[in-house]
Amino acid sequence: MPAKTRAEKMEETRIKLIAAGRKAFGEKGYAAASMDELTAGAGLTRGALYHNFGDKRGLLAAVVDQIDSAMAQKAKDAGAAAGGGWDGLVAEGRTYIELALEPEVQRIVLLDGPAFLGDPSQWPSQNRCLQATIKTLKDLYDQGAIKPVDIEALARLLNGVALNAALWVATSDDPQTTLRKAIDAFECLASGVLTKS
Amino acid sequence: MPAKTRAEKMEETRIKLIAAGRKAFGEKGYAAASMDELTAGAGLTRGALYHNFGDKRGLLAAVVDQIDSAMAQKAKDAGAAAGGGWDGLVAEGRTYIELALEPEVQRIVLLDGPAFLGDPSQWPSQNRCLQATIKTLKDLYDQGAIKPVDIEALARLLNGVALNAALWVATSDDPQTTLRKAIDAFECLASGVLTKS
DNA sequence: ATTTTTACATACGGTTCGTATGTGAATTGA
DNA sequence: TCAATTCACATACGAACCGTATGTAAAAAT
Repeated sequence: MPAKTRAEKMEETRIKLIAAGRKAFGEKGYAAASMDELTAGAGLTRGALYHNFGDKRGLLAAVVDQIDSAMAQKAKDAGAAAGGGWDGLVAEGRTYIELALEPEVQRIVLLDGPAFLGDPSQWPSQNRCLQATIKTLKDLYDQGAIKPVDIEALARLLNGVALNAALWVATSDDPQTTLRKAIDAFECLASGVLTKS
Repeated sequence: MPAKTRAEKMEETRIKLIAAGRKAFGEKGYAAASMDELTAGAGLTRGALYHNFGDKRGLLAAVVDQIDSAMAQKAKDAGAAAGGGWDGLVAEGRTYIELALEPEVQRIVLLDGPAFLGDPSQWPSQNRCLQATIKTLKDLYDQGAIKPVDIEALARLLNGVALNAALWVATSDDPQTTLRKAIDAFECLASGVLTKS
């Protein structure tokens, strides 16, 4: 095994810092996370962080990008596994709810992300999860199964429903029961986009 | 005019601080707002703030409660003006979304609120708004106009849709256009609860 | 009238962020 | 091969801010 080159080492520290940031932001929230602790946990200092990401927000952007990408992939896979169309849309919603159950996703992507980075649709990751929903809705629309309403608006609000459902389930005393109610209600609202029920 | 009692003076400073906080949070955002500047602008010090609200988040909670309560009141009035029922439900959501055009609402209630206070459905003001929505849905259900789905779940998710739509409008480059799209999409999803469209 | 409460101010310590500077190893070029 | 240079990261420093601990003067209670 040859000696590691300089760029390889730098990529390693980037990965380490993103992982540490993901952990700290997820557990304490962005505002309460200390960069000294965070970097020390990765065996580094704040110097590395500022060199690689510019500032604290830069690291948050990188973490958000990583998580957002993984979410989009899983939702897309679930939609495809369900065969696309209406079943695919419901599967995506269900997957999204389950993904938003993870505290890391809630805290970092859904709460701190919009608050500290601004409009999600303008993130570098371009909110891939939203794009996946838009694509599924477009397919349904081409089949004539959807009312003539702005697709992006529907996608955003559908994701919003899923998010709220997830937050409700997450803070519930009885997650199992609440989860079922939430998914039923999600399907109920989602069916509003259909031309016929 | 008699001399002011102690409790009256205290209520005055509370009002002053909430007003100052509302201004500072709305202009700079919660994280960037300095409590020293904020209190000095009201002719007070941080001592008054900590005595009245416990900490910085306490003031944010008070500000959010004030704004959100006013929002809920307006939405409720609009629902009543529309005559309740389905039209009332739509009017409530529509009004709530329209309020998101105000920058103060955008920054404080929709962005910083969820990030620093947590799940909006746990806020006192939101619970009031939720109860109103539940009541409207119950009336519709008694008329046989709604599918047999858990009412509370529907109400929570409907409020979530309105909040998410508002957030979208809040961060949009073109609020007027986005507002129209958001309202259309809201009505579309909300119609999913109806037994027939 | 004296004591107690309390609403708020003042003072202080600890923490955090961002920058400015230092350093040793990797890279380059002759 | 070896000196010069770059650069990834560490260290040092200053400023700002939050929360608490303490002080105080006025209102309230006895």
